[in-house]
Amino acid sequence: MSSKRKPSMGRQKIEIKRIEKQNARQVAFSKRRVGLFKKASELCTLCAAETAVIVFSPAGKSYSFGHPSIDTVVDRYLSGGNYASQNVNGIHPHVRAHVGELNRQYTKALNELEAEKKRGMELKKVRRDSRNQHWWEKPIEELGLQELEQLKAAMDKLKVNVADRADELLIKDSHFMPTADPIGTSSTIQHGYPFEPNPNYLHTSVVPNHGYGYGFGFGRPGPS
Amino acid sequence: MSSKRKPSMGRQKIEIKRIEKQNARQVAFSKRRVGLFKKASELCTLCAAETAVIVFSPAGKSYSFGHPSIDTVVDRYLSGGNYASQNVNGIHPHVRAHVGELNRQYTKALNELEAEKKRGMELKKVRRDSRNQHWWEKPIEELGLQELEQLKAAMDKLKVNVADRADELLIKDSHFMPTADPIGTSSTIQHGYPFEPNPNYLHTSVVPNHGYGYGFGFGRPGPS
DNA sequence: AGCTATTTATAAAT
DNA sequence: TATTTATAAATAGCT
Repeated sequence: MSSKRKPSMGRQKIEIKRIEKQNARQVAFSKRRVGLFKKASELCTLCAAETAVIVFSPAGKSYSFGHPSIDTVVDRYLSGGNYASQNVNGIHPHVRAHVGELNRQYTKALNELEAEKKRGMELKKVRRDSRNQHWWEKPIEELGLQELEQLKAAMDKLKVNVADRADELLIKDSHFMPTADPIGTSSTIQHGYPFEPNPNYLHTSVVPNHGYGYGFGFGRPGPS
Repeated sequence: MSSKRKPSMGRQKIEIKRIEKQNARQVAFSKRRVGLFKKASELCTLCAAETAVIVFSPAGKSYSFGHPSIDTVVDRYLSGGNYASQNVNGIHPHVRAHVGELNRQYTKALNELEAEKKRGMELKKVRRDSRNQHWWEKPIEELGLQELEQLKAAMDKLKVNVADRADELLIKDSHFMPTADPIGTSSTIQHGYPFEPNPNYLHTSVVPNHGYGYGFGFGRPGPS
């Protein structure tokens, strides 16, 4: 044997930031993707949990793992935590659930804002004293055409501001964002059986294509 | 106290099979769920990948992580691995696109509110700004409680518009019945780009419920 | 695809 | 649920 040992540097600590070297990034992606799926499968087996993991490589290929199956878990997620939904009237439950969820979350956000508002009751006095400057607080039926137009313009700008601000936050400040919400009850829960830690727990698929963009979204609800 | 030290056995090797002890299983679930999300987020950050992870505890609670957002990734998955999808699940891509857009705007607004709330009410700033009739033209971070009230009003309308628009779109393609309602609980974790490995990225919820059944399944490949 | 040297993730116990 | 400890696992840098 050669006298040389194995001067491997061994694993080195790395910063969790985008790996710039294209090649290294691809290698890391492959290794970690496998590791992630393995962790997911172990979670399912050890804890009788249902899990779905979907990964799109920067090149656009998709890889996924799911137990009992990706679609089972995704459907459950989209339908609010239960298995109930079924295609109705030609509209896939995914879409219906999605829209329903939008309304639900909007409502929730509104309720939270409501709470925020209450903390500032005292400000109402201020507003009362300057009601002329706040015509937009009056019921819409009382607003004149011109005012309505102003309101519309104001809202348009507001939306832009919100969007811009959101983009800003997403791009800089981003980090995990907790989201909570409703709950549910529901149907059945399935559990996969104990299985071997062998490597056939994952499924891959190849899909060219890609796309980017960042944004946030909220998660799902519980049951029905 | 006692001179006893902590002769911890340290980590022991375990078999990857269902943990029978209810308590130990719950503990393992919590720890591993966090570990799984962390791995997923690292994959996203390090490799510029898009990932979604959905987990249902045996008790029925749902937890999720997604970057750029769960819905973004799930939609991409459901649409065949790309963002320009085709007719999926019987829903015209145009409708899907609109719903997706609604979700995006909606989500942005929600995130903004969340951030705003976290930052705390800035009552003083509100007073100062109350004299400004064009608060909506300013960057959102400068909005105060009063302005948020206006925002709420605007969002109220937006909400209606969103709901109506969504129904309109869906109904156009079939008979759709918006359903929102009950409650559900779940938690979602979103990951924006670089993020800290801090523990406050997750949220939990409580939901009774359970059920069993076994089965295994794999996910589906990215089409085309 | 393999091979370590290390960094991480965690099973146990508190 | 949060810490701490001792180990089992995952994996970065190389070949």
